[in-house]
Amino acid sequence: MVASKVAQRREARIASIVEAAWSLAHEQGIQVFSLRDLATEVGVQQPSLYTYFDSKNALYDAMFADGNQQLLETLDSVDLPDDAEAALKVCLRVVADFAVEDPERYSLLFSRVIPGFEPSAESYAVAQEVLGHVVVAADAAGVTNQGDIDCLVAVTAGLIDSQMSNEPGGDRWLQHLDRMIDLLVDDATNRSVR
Amino acid sequence: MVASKVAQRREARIASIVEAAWSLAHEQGIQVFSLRDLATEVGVQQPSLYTYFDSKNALYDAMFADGNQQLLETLDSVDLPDDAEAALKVCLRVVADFAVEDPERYSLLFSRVIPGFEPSAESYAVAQEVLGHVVVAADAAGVTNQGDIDCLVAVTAGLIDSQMSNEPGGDRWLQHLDRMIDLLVDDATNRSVR
DNA sequence: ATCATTACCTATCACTGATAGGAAGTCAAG
DNA sequence: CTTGACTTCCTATCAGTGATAGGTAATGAT
Repeated sequence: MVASKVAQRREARIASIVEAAWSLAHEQGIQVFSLRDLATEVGVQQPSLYTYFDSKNALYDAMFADGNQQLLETLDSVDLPDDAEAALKVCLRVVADFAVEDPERYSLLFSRVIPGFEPSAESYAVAQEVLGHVVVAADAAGVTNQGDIDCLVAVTAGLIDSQMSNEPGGDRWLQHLDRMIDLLVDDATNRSVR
Repeated sequence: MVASKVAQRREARIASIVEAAWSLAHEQGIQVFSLRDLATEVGVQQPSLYTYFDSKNALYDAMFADGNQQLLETLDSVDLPDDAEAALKVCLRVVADFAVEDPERYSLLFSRVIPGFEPSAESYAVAQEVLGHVVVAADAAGVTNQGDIDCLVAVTAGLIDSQMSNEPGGDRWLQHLDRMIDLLVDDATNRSVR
């Protein structure tokens, strides 16, 4: 069952709109770019966007899925070292770099800056897939307990968030990422063997 | 130099507006409550609010200072145990409870959810005073290195944020707060004596 | 009692996301 | 090739937002 010509065209159009939306988000901010500006960028009138998205939040949902897909591909493209803990470090470092690289994307994916926006089940599934990568890496490094994984994720997120909020572009907080991972992994493995 | 009658009345009026704003923020969300609704709540027409605040962001600034002042008073009112590490734990637990207690306040104080809002120097100073409390407690517990303090703060923030984002009202993440503090304090002290 | 200041009003602005309803274009079946 | 359904896009318009202009009444210090 091939995608019909119409469906293909529609899909491509949606992708181009999402791309233009990212561009505007970078220029003006993810929360404040207007659908009129987006329509202009795409060469169309504002109400025409509603042919593709039921609401601005539906557009955000597509961007959310797209952003997580980007992260997924980034994670897949990196080749991990054999040592499991080193691999975990690389994995989380990739996430941190991905976040720092694009603050607006970070806002949409990891902060709750859009009032009323909740990712759809489909988009959320992509985000879960990303989390799955981290869980696999943590598991391989001996961090199998759910609570320990939660801490690992939360600590990484905390460092990323502090970094971006207080010193965007610097490394005052993220320089400690590897050490924090060491601490957590050691603690987790120690407690699991006792 | 006593405050003039006019200044007193004005100050009280501002306080009552800020209070009403918090109330609306709780009902509708910190980002989306409208100045018209706020004006109605206060018994006034919307443009009249501009007598007290130059913009909605100026109102947010007053709320930001007010919220940090609340946290400051909460921290001051708690009496800490003699043991320095225990005191640090209590201190950070109080911050966590304060955050969880009021998500909208948390959003304004610790997330960046209001586009274009930057706290004024005066309001930021109150936030710095809060941070000062934590730094003092950390210092007493032997966490004197700036990097270690940064980690302590970031980790606490990470746990709070994960908790509120993923399981508001629960304790899946915050149950690990004390253990994380233990880890960080131990690591910090160990590295400082080597 | 006067008068400047403060507080509040009405009217209106530009802009936002969203909806209604119609016209043109596109594609596939007969 | 023509027909007819579907898709895409348009104009016009809506209610709601933060913000500004300009005028009026209340207030308090002199």
